[in-house]
Amino acid sequence: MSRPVTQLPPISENKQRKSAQTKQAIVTAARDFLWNKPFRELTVRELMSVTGTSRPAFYQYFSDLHRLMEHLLEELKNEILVAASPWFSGVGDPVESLDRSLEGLVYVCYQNGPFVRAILEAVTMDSELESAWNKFISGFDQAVCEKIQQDQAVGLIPEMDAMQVSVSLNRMDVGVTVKNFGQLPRSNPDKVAESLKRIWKLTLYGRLS
Amino acid sequence: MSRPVTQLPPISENKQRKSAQTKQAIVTAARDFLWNKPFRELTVRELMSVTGTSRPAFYQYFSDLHRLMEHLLEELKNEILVAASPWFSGVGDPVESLDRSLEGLVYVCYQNGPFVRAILEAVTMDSELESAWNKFISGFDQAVCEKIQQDQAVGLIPEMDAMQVSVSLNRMDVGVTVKNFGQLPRSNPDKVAESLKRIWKLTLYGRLS
DNA sequence: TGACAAACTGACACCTCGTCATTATTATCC
DNA sequence: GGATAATAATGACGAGGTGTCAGTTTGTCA
Repeated sequence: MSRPVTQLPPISENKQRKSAQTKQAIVTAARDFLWNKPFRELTVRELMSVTGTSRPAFYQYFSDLHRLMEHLLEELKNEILVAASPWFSGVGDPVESLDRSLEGLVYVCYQNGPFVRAILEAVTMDSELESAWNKFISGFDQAVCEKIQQDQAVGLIPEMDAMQVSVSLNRMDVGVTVKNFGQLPRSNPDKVAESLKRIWKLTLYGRLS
Repeated sequence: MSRPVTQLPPISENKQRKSAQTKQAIVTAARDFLWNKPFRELTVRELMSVTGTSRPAFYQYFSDLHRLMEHLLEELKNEILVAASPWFSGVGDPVESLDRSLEGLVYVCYQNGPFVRAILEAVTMDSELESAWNKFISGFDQAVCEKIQQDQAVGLIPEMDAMQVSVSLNRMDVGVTVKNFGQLPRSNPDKVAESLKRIWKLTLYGRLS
């Protein structure tokens, strides 16, 4: 939509360079800021004062601060989907692959802890960002629910309300991430992973290995 | 501190009546509003337009909207502490009393679902309210942790990182409440309670009854 | 009823936001 | 290299929310 095919604008990589450069500077400045400060303290002025360009310039790249956070959410999403894949792939022992998924998930959440916190803070302040987050998390709910049902079908997981349990465990992961990795200093990720793995495995498979 | 004993102000009940009345009207208007709208849409103007008194009058009772939310948090706190007491009392079978605590907790959260959501939304927007919430929830973390350790000491709960597990389960409860009861229409509380009970019991005691 | 304190109000200054019309800077083509 | 579009950046503005204050109204007690 933004680029009609019939009349391709002659945009070479060079032409986009300055633009992309500024946009990147904004994103970087935001990450720097949010690494140790809450989203509520982030203003467009503060953000742009770091980048060197004027405040209105911000609006050329994001229509507001929440759209910037939506961008961070998008980046996070990709990392998370990859990390969580083992269990969903259905290859190998489910308990083992669940272990690997949770370890990967905890690792990504550890690396992005303050950003996850900031995104969730921002989510409560904007309707559209809230929708984006809900879509993401409920996709996860759905995926976990289906995996549970699959394993129930072959008798690996006992009868239980798959969706309710899925929602519960996912909300736990989110809350634990914010609590343990949301602000510096972050907790030891191994200890966090150990507890999460224990709860997921005992709840679903009734065993730890 | 706020009322020095040496010089009691001559405040009769009548003299306070109008004041308390207006304050109550504000709280009620806020509850009405938040029952089906997000905190971000609440403004002092909107709030006071319902009560009939002027906007500045609000500031005689609360220094800002977040202090009003702190008031709601305080009221919620009391309800929750009562509901959760059975398990902590240590009377009777732990698994049974845990069941009762969780049922009570879910009931209170169901009744106050939209308020819990609104409080958590507000928490991300104000430093002081955030502290109040953190104090509340970490008090809960501490209490659950100690109860786990007690039952570990008598061999009812296996070895595990009590604090990590406590934090995880509590964050799950919060997230589940917001998801299921945070906005209308709310989920069936019995189904929610069932899943939470399952996860808590399997994680801690390894059995469902 | 008079007088005092509490409750309330209109008006103000402040801040941040998002949007203009306008200017400056690029990148491309001849 | 210089002309010329297109893109990027800017200063200035109105809108809307906040919290405060001096001053007015209301209610209570002596």
